[in-house]
Amino acid sequence: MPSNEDAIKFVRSHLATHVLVIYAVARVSYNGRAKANLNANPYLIIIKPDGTFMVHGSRREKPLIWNPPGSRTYIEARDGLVVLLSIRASPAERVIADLDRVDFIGAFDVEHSDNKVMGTESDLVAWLVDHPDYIEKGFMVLEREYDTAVGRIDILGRDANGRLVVVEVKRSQAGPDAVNQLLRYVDHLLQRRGEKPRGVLVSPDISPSAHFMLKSNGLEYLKVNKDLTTLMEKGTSQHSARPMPDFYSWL
Amino acid sequence: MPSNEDAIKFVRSHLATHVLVIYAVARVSYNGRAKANLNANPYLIIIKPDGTFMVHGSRREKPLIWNPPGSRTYIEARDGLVVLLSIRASPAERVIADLDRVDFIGAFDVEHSDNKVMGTESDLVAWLVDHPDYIEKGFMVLEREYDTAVGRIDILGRDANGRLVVVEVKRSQAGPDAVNQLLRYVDHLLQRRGEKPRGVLVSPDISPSAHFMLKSNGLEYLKVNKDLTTLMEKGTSQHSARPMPDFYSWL
DNA sequence: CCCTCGATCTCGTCC
DNA sequence: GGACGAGGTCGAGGG
Repeated sequence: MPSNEDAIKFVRSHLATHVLVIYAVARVSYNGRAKANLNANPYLIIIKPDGTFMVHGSRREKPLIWNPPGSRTYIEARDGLVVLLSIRASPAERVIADLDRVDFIGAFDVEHSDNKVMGTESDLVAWLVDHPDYIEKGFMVLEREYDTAVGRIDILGRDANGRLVVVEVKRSQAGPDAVNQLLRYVDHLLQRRGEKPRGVLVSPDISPSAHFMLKSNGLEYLKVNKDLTTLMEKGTSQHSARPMPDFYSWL
Repeated sequence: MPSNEDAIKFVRSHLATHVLVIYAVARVSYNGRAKANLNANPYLIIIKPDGTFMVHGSRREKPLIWNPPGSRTYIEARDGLVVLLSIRASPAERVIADLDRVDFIGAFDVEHSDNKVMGTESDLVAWLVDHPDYIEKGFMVLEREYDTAVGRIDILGRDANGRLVVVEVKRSQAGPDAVNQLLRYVDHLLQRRGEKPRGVLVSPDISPSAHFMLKSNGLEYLKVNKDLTTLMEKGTSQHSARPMPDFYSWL
């Protein structure tokens, strides 16, 4: 167990460059858009060089308390305790962790490469634009990611009869929100162009209430094969490996 | 640096009880609802006793790759490497981490207490129900969290003139979705009761396009003081402190 | 900055 | 287990 002075020095010297992992009995408070508090208990505190501050419990993927990237972290001794402070400028948010007992501090040099995810909605839209007949025989794409006053239309096109078609795409099960979006776009185009377009929702699945809303508003549904997402691929970015296994810890 | 056998043994013996932190040069792949891959680089892998599996980089709050709670973790030697496997049953998802080089493994006994967040939408609704005059002089609450076929109405009430009022509450800036919701509820009640209700959106702020949609549909907006959220408090739960600072690591 | 919307959303809750 | 909606959503992309 490190002395307070050593701990503070160590954290300060690695804040900007390493991912810090602190295992400590702590009391943590969050004040900002909302409020939350944690009683004195052992938690895992993770601080990233981009300012991310997280207090993790033993369950769930999300931290119990956190501050997002861009926050600033401070550490100091107060009343004989080590106190961690994370401050987010806007919106004003503050996380204070009083460390009653510090059992471990590690600093890890971690890669910051982004990873490319394949099979997103954007991929599905791209695939559909390349395969318009999948939507409908004779379908012609006019616009993609078409910005309007009421939002962005995934695909705007015309059917074989020349009628305007609004296509809303979801990569997973579509819910009421998706139908609302589609309705909004159809209404907007009707107002704007004086021509009532068809509205088509494309997704691998749809919830019962969403399907009901769809039908009762004269909209259409096109089920897309779920495996479709696995057919689509993006080029993956290559990064040069920079292994820097330097780290430090107390026991 | 632990031997493969020691590392595997250690991880297996702590999987069910401790939060495991592994610092390693790894190649990681995710296959499931989407796909993603990470090149050989140093990452921080965190495994929680509830099955949560996370691969963290040096930036952002969210893991680069993960599996949610309920997944099962396996570890084994394969071709002289340590391989971590996380499997989610439904939907079928798999994370595979090939550990080219393991520099640190720590097992931490972490509290699993929940924390209560104060200042949620639910809190705001509760406060408004207790202070109906804040919404409008003479406002009377009929229902709260009122379930309908098209969604749950936050507050249903009547104004001083006896007219039905649908209130949609947002704890932060309201966007187009909130207006859509409100529209849906108003339409539904009009269909269902043959009586056109007023629709009121209550939030500390509203986006321009949402405000435009609101006005052009004859709906109303009530700005709630942002500080209101800080006035509301919930009882915080008390947990007995169970400090179990037992952990283990290799250097 | 703000606005908008997708997300392997996650998370809770209620049926 | 599915459906539904909130979230301190986060994060990206565009203006």
